[in-house]
Amino acid sequence: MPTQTFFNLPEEKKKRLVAGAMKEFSAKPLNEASISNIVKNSKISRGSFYQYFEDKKDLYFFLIGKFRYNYRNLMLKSFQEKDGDFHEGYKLFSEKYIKYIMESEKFGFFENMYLHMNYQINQEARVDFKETKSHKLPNGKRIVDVVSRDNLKMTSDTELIDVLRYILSMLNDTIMEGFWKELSVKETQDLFLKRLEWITYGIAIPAEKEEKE
Amino acid sequence: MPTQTFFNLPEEKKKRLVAGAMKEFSAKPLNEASISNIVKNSKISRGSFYQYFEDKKDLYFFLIGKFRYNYRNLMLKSFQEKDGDFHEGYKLFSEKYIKYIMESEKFGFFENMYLHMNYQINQEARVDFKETKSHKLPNGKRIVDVVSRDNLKMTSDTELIDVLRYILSMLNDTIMEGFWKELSVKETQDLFLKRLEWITYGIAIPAEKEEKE
DNA sequence: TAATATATGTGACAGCTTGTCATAATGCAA
DNA sequence: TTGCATTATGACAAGCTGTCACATATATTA
Repeated sequence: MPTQTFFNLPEEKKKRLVAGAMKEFSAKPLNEASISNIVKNSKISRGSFYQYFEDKKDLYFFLIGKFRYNYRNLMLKSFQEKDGDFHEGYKLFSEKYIKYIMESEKFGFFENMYLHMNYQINQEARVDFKETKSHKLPNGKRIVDVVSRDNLKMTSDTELIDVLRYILSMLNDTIMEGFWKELSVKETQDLFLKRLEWITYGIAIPAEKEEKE
Repeated sequence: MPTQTFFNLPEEKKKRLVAGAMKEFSAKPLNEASISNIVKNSKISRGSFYQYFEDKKDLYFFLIGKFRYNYRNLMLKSFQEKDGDFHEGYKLFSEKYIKYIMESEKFGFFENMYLHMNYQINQEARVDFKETKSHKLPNGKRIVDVVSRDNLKMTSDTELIDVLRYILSMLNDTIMEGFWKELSVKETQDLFLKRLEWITYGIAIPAEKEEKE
């Protein structure tokens, strides 16, 4: 978490710093980016940097929080638009989500983020969000409330949340793969949809009749 | 790839170096590990290090290749033991694979590897393997040849390979999660099996009859 | 207004890192 | 022994991080 001092800063200075940091993190992944470059880019003194942020990661997580897509709202809207249908709703969500990330003017930043994101950083960043943002949607609805269970095997909230969460991580993995293989938006969307079909309908041929041997 | 000079080294020196490196990489992830520590641990001069390896990553990938489980053989054996049954075969494979990694005496090394592995490193390492090892199994059989398609929707080799590959990455993701949440071997196995069921049988309730609207 | 307290800005610095390079030591063939 | 290729070495430049004593600005009070 940046310090209060940082948030108190005049807008102009804050912007300069964010821009200088985005420049560095768009060119290099977290490990290779240097504070030295960021303070040079932003024309602030090294000492000041450490008055705003604990370290490089602190700033990085702040930027991720600032620019990451607010997927919850999009997910909610998508499921509502498809009358709670799991497969159609997730499909709609994923198409927009992938498009947003891969066509963003912050492409370099996201690319480095995805290619160098690992489980630990992912989780550390999440903890960060928990502290700063409420997990409730603006209208108070939870995502599990807008997904119809009529044609799903999952009955309990917990089970459904497990599935939704897992599929979100699958989506992010697919985006990673897209960046790595330099796939187009369309190709990445299709790759995800294929996997979504696997998990929705299964890869096994369902037994048509009860058959005893 | 380590240089020929490294491979020519007397066994004792090679072992010292590998041990010194494992000590460092078990205590710290790749980014935090330092060559300075490794050469101190191994009692070799800094100059020599650079005569054996291009950089830190070069050594790291060598170690991964050296100690990583040879999953292909285990996978083949598992499918064969279950008469090619996809679900049962993968289940057997995953249980042994998870157990091997999480109960290894190289726990620290694997833990750091999984928690800090990202897509880019993963792929870079893979390219490394391609150069050094053949992708064929010892007896010449390919994995797709020992998986029965009788009860799978996949017909072509390509499709089946896609599925098998995806599930392997799901397995590795689950192991990551296991390390992060400090799950037991059993809990990690169960988490994976739950996901394997999702993908095998689908999460949607299959339509019983053909219904036109 | 002046005096004091609080908040913010600064760059030199110690201590660490990496990769290189001139030089020294060793092995081996003639 | 001599000569050549291979291997070993640590000092070094150049870079990085995080800190700290000090300078400056802003707010508060007498």
